[in-house]
Formats: sequence, C-alpha cells, structure tokens
Amino acid sequence: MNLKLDKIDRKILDILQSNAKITNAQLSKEIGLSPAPTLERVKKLENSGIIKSYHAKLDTDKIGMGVSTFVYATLKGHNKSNIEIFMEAINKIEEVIECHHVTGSGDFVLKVIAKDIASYQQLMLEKVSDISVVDNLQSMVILSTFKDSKVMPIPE
Amino acid sequence: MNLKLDKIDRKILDILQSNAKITNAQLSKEIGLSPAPTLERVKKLENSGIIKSYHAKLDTDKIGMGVSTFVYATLKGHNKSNIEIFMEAINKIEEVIECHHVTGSGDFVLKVIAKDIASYQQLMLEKVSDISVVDNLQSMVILSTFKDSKVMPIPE
DNA sequence: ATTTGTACCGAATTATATTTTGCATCTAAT
DNA sequence: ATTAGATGCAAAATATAATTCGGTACAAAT
Repeated sequence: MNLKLDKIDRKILDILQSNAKITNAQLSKEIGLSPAPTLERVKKLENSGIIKSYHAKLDTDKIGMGVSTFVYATLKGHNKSNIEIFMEAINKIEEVIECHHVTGSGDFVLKVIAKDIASYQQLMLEKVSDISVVDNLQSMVILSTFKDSKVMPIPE
Repeated sequence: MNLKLDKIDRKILDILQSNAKITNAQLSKEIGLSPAPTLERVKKLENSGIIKSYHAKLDTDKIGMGVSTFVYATLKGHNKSNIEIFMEAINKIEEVIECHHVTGSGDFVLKVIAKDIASYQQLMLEKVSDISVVDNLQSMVILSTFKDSKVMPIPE
C-alpha cells in the first residue's frame, strides 16, 4: 500500500475532515477530477488506514452534557501493570472520552464529560478515584472552547 | 424546535457518532424503524443542531503528524482584551487544533500537532511563544493515546 | 519499441436517498 | 364516547448518487 499523498489527496483529506457528508460528485468537482477516480482515491485512503473512520459531532449542551473537563491523573507507581489496570478501568467509563499517556512521571490526561457539576463530582468520586492505582487527580473545568478543529494540517 | 430525545433518537446519535457513513437503510434496521421515519429523525437532529457536523478521522502517524501535545498556557493578564488577542492569534495557527479556556486563573489548554519534535519546537517558538500576551507555556507530549472515543454518552 | 502499471474519463448500472401517499395511534376538546 | 388535530409510521414511487466497466493516455522499466 502506497502511503504517498499528492496534492489532490491532501485536498480530499482536508475536505473530508471538515465535511464527511459531501457527495462524491461534489467532492470530485472541488478537486477537479471526475467521480470515478475521485472515489478510487477516497477508497484508497480508507483502505490504507489514512482515513480511520467517520463520526458525527454533537452539540454537548443540546444533548445535556454541559460539563467538560480535563483531568490530570497520576498513578501510585507508573509500572506496566498499574498502567494496564488503569487503562482497563478507564475504558469502561463512557464519560471518559479521551485518555492520553503523557510525558511527566507516568501521568495521564483525561477528557471527561458530564451532565452537570453534581454528576461530574459523583462520577469522579465513584468511578475514577475508585480505581485502585490512582494516586492523584487534578480537574480543570472547561469554561469555553473556542477552537475545536477537526481538520489537521497535512505536511507535504 | 423540539429538543427532547427519546430512546430511538439516542440510539441514532450513538450510531452516527461511531459511524457517520452508515446508510439510512442500515441505520433504520438497527433502530427498528423503516427508512422514511429514520431519515426524518436524522434530519430533525441535524436541523436542530444536535448533530453539528460530520468529520473524517485520520491516522496522525500515517499523514506524518506524529507528535501531539497538550499545552497549558497562561496569559500575562487574563482580561478580556488579552484573551481576545490570544484567541485571534491561536485561530490562525492550524497546528493548534484545540483551545479551551479552563478554570484556574485565566488559563488555557491547547492541543497541538506537529510533524516531529523539531517542527514542534519551531512552531511553539515562532508562533505560540511569540503571541504578545502569552506569559508561560507548559508542554506535555502525548506518548500514546489509548482512548479517543468519538462517542459521547447521552443522558435520558 | 514493447510491456507494465497507473490514473483518468464517460457512460451504464446499481444502490441509495428522498418524497409521497395513506394508514394508525395518540391527545385534547367537546 | 366522539371528533379534530397532530404525530409517527410503512410502503411504493421517484430522484439522486454511488459504483462498475470498458477504454484511453501517459510514464517508467525492459
């Protein structure tokens, strides 16, 4: 599988990142090819794994998930087994929508969403703090998000 | 516009969050309705703004954006005018894909992507540190991401 | 020069989305 | 209880879009 991206591929990726629901016909117009090779390129991008998946983005307020936070979590020891215990527990909590292992002594950044502050507190106390290997948790509540781009730049 | 979501709506949202490319026919099967009312519901969810948009998710490594970081930024003073200067500058930097205003004295969390550490450093020095109102920057490099769910739970 | 592979186009085919129609259910007012 | 209005539905018909197919052009390798 050839992963080399030309200018047209990058344009396709740019467009599909910002609007996944564009029709192939419209996409082909915007990149200046006919529908057939356009579709071929898109399929190639999908099959090669460059495009991993397609997702609907929801309005958190409108679905009643008004509280979003970042949580910085430290473990009691950042050995492999503790990390595995942590990962497994985190994966079961659907309100934890992201979990990243970051530099700094074995620490993690989580993104958590909740209905309101009360349910957030409950969630953290009952589900996250409760994970045996968790040492410290530090929450930052997101007051507002003024950039949340789903479009990543693609280097040449 | 009625924003009340019933069980079927929540199921639709759940499915479209994890797979935006599902056909209406398949979606209707999974929720147990016929295509017509299914499409009606999806359109209603789109028009009401509950579904904001649809996006392709790319593989950061495969597009050559191997470095992702969280950056905690503090401003020299967190008054309205400084925040506006900061926001405007940040919006122009396409490598900064997220920017959130968080609790703590006027601080921000950014998510930044780059080709490699060298270009990351260059980006931060030349574009981010350079914003006049920025006081302090603290970077955390993401070593690995083991949860990045695009599916938010929806409360009843 | 010939072969091989790749990318492209236009047209035909197939799949899918959208609209329409009419029926069933529910609610509220009489 | 009955009626009127609204809502939601299934099924069929239509419109639109995606996909496939055959063929052409071009580039690189032999």
